[in-house]
Amino acid sequence: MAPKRVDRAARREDILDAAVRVFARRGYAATRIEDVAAEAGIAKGSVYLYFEGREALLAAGFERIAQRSAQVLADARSGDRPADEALAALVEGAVAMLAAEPDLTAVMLDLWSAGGAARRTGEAGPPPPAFDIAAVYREYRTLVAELLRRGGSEGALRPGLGEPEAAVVVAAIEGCLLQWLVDPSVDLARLAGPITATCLDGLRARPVG
Amino acid sequence: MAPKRVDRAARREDILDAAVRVFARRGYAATRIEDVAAEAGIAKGSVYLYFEGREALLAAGFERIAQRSAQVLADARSGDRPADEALAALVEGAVAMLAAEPDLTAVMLDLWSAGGAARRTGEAGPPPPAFDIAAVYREYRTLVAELLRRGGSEGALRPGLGEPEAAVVVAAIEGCLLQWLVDPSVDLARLAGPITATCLDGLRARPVG
Amino acid sequence: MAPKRVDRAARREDILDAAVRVFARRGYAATRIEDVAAEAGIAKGSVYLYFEGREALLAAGFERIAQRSAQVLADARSGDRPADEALAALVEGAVAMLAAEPDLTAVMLDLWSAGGAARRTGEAGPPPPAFDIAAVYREYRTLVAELLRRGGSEGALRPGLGEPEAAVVVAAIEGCLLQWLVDPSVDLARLAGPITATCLDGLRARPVG
Amino acid sequence: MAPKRVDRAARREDILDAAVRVFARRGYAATRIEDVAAEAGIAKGSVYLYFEGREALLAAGFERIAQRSAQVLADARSGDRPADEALAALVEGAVAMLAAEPDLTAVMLDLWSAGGAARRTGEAGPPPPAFDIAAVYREYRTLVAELLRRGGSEGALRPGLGEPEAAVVVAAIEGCLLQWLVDPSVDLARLAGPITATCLDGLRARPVG
DNA sequence: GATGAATGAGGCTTCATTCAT
DNA sequence: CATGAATGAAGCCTCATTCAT
Repeated sequence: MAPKRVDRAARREDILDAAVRVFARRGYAATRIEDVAAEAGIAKGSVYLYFEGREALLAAGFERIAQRSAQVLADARSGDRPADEALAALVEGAVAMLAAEPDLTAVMLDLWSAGGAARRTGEAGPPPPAFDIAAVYREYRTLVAELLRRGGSEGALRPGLGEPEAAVVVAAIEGCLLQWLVDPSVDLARLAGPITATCLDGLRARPVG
Repeated sequence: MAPKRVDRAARREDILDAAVRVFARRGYAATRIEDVAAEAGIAKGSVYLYFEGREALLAAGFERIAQRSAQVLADARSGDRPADEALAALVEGAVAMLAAEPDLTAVMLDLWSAGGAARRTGEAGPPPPAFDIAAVYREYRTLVAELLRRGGSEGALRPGLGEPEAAVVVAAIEGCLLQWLVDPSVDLARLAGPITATCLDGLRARPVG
Repeated sequence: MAPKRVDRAARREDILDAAVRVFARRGYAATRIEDVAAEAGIAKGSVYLYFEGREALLAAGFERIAQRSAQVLADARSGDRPADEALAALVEGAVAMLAAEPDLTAVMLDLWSAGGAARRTGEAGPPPPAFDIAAVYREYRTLVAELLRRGGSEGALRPGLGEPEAAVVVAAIEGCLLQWLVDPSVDLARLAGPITATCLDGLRARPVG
Repeated sequence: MAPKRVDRAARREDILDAAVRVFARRGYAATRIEDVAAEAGIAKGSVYLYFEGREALLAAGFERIAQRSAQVLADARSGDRPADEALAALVEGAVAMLAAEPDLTAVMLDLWSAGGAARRTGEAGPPPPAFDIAAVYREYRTLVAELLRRGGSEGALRPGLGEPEAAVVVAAIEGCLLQWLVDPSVDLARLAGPITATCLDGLRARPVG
């Protein structure tokens, strides 16, 4: 029916794979279309047969990340666990997903930068990018806040928790991600446990109970 | 005989101020030297009298941030508080510092991106930038880990805490910073409390004690 | 699938032709890449598809001259003439070659200047250019000195001639070239005879023999 | 009467000295006004108190050379020698003058280049420089041709010599100069003898007479 | 006069994008 | 579809010249 459709989509993915690899290596700003083409083993002009332009590659990278995020969120919602366990699962899922695809994750650095620049549209700057990382974190916070509130009413978590604490949990994940991205000596994969433990049980010594 | 007197250092600061404002508004990648000059109210070429080039402006921004960071760390070390209090003070100090200078802080986005790109210098890329954001986080983690260990031996904090937990604490700060930078609806200044509370006491309900 | 076919070498030559014309007209220092592009009938940026940059054009011009020189030297070596005849043939060959391509020859002015400036690299100047005009004259002198010595042993030329006299012969050629380049009223093509006559037989009246 | 006049002229000379040194070292094209000022030990702007602009420095260099040339020509004219001796004296004088001031002489390279570029004023190029090196060689040739003709009528030189041979003699000088400028291994000072010997008596063996 | 900070035109080079083959 | 040569807008940086002190 549409025999070429499959090829076309696959080729698009190949190019995006290549782009993600190069972005991870050199950063988006320093990556030329030609670099992506070379990495993908095709000609420069061919990239434009599959992507609108340079920024579309970054946007596509964002889409991939957004998909993975959505999956993580969906996984965390599924299952019928107590809130604290769901929270731990969410943290683990997110960290595992991020650590599993280091190149794709590295693109986050550029997305933050590009997205942040679009933040304040005061003067006549370039049009804001077609992706909204803020929304991703918003969704995370929303789910976490939901879990926190649920956990509060169920008794597993403190009562009164909400958005601020949700932001902190999300921050713990993203902050570890950031340190990992910026410093190879930080091992993200091993931080899921400490994140969960710290956020759930805190660092303070407990009265012997 | 009567050389024109100009306070070079002050002028340099003025230009850097301008650069930081523009970087915060448009992002480093989208900022042209001319934008900085315009913001500073001088001619394009004059920027080069005080800075080597575009990247030197970013590096100078980094220096400012590094200075602020060093100050925060120094403040946290001073004082003779118990570890948990020192930790809370560190978080508060860092958040206050960051929130106090939103433009400067926004430059972090670009520093992460630029610094991250330099991370993996496999192929023949441009020479890595002259700043090392990783070192900043390393210092934070080192201090926090120190406090955690001290707190452990003093009994105020759990025993056995170390680098991983330090990374989580630093992550909580930087992750909140990130969410703030990327999403204006997040209010960093109000997150210092939740960060401290969450990290120190956790989110789980305590057995009535 | 159907890659556009372009004879890169030929296109490169075309651009070099254009560059040589413009260099001859305005001088290297006053020639902008855009001038070359306009002369070649292409866009500014296209020049960079074939040449590294401005100086590469000059270096390519040097290569052309060096090739012509090598040909002249080879021609002079071939043939089995007495030394004095070979010398005359060399002079004629060199002058004919130079006069035949006035534009290319005019580039010598810039090569002398550029090459001379590179001579004394005491302080931190830019790296010396990739061409060595001195070598060209060295080769000429070497061949001429060879002929002079051969002519001496054969009896056609004075005995004891060597490098200094070779330098004078080469100088006679290059000096005429210089005057021609600097003053259009000097006709290089007609100076081959006087050069040969003067150098071989001198200007002094001979005792009637 | 004009106490400052002397100082002013002396200062001007100092700056020109400095300029000549730098031109010799880096070439005119690569020399910035600031380089000259630094070499002279004054401020950039002060150069403009003594020279119209950058090109005026080169023109002043030309003037110096023209003066030296005029002196050489005058010396050669004075004295009441036979033509062949006068010719030898001219060559020696010219070579001695050039070899005595290597830096000033090195500027010739740039003068040739700049003067040559002005040669062909076809399109809308920059206005031709305010100096005319062609004229210098013209004067040399004129004097030499005069001597040749005189020598011819006096019997010391061949009859029928004229402008072409004059060009060759001048070429022998300037060509040696060129080789020296371009190749430090050529020793100009020692070439005066060979130039004279070659041009006057030729290279060919004489019939025993 | 002297200074050197400031200016801004000018030229180099890069690279996203187009398009003829 | 694929290619890669060509384009030209954009931005960096230099430096001759000016001018307020």
